[in-house]
Amino acid sequence: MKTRDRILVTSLELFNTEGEATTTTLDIANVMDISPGNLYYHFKGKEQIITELFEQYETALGGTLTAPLEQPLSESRGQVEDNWYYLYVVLEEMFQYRFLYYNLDNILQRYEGVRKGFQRLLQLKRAALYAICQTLLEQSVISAREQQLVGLVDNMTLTLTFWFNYEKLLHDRDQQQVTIHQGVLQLLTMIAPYLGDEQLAFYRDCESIYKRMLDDETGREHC
Amino acid sequence: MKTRDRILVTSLELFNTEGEATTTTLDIANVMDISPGNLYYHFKGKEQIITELFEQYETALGGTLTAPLEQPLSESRGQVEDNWYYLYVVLEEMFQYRFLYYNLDNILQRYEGVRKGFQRLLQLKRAALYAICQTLLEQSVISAREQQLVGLVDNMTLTLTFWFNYEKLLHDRDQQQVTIHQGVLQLLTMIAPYLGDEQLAFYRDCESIYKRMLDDETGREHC
DNA sequence: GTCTATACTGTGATAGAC
DNA sequence: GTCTATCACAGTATAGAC
Repeated sequence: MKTRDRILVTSLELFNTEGEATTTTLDIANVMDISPGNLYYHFKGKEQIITELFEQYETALGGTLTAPLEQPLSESRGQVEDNWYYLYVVLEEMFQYRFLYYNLDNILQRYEGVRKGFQRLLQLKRAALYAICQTLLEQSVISAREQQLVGLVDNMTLTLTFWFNYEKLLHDRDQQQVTIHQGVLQLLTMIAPYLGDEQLAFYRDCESIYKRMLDDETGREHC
Repeated sequence: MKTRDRILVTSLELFNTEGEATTTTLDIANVMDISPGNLYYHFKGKEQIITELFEQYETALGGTLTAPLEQPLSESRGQVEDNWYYLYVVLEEMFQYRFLYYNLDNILQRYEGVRKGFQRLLQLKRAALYAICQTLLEQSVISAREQQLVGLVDNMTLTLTFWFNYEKLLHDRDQQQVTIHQGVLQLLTMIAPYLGDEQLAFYRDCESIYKRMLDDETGREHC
């Protein structure tokens, strides 16, 4: 692995675990056992590292978020499960770059380009969540007015965006699987009350999948 | 006004508008036209300023949040409006110290005491929102299971906590009234789908109050 | 209480040898 | 490409005069 790439990987790791603000270029170099000068040979500075990390993030998440807009998820059975997987993937990609969310205001303040990109991603999130909600609501009998739907999507977008912050604040933990599955559960159950008759079945589906997912995880760890 | 108090006021102002991370003790002293040495005579440093500002905040918001736990809001007519006012006050107090929310992770990482206090406040928020939801739901016919209620309150707590972050990210704006009223609307409409028959009336109430509030604001400005 | 002057620290960044 | 050495600077903090 080239030093340049190792710098990116190490920076990402440190930013996520120690916080972007408290991680200095010296810390990164020390952890990698290279000299600060070497780091500065590959990158102009912290700014460039963050910018490149964000570009990686934008490419990855951007792709995932545009997928459901073109091809809606299957409308037959197992739809809840499909959506579960999808949201899991989205949150997983976000989790890999969670330092952005932990220090959002500061980063967006310093890097104009990142701010624009982040706002684009936010709109994509909205669009993806809108598509999901609409597909789910179309099948049900409920009359969710357009205005209500927009409110719901807004709400889900906010939850999706600040879920990691909330979890960290509430539980001090940094466990990927549990945090993400809980996020998915939280997001999907937000839709439930709009589903009318199918509401209870939907809740049941969500909770059984949630249980199974967490069992799978712990089961896997035991191997 | 004593210099010591002026330091607190000026710091708060700068933290809120320029960001806590980018505001230095030197900035504060410069804006106030006093010397850095003078500032350090009154406060050991930035840490102490932030700690004291947080104490102010905790006292103020803590009081507001415990109020509805002891005395539930009137159960007769105008309940939506009462809740509106209440949430407005809560958000207003939060807004005054919004720098905490913009830089949350960083601040809680640096100041252990603030973290504990902030988590206490979060639990108070949950409790207050829980009380509000319960009073509202009690009167309606809907059968919101306890589990659903907890999910809803969780959701509202998250929205309440990160509303300013969301608004800033989405609109780049920093306007108190509009931001707060929209936050209240967002919070209250989250309850609506659980209200069964009264759902539509509730929506209508919310929106009419929202419109009136904003009209009042702009009207007042014209004077 | 308030000032000026100064010292200390950590971080960002570069030059030049290997 | 990588290193050592060093600089520049901002932010924090203190000493001592007024």
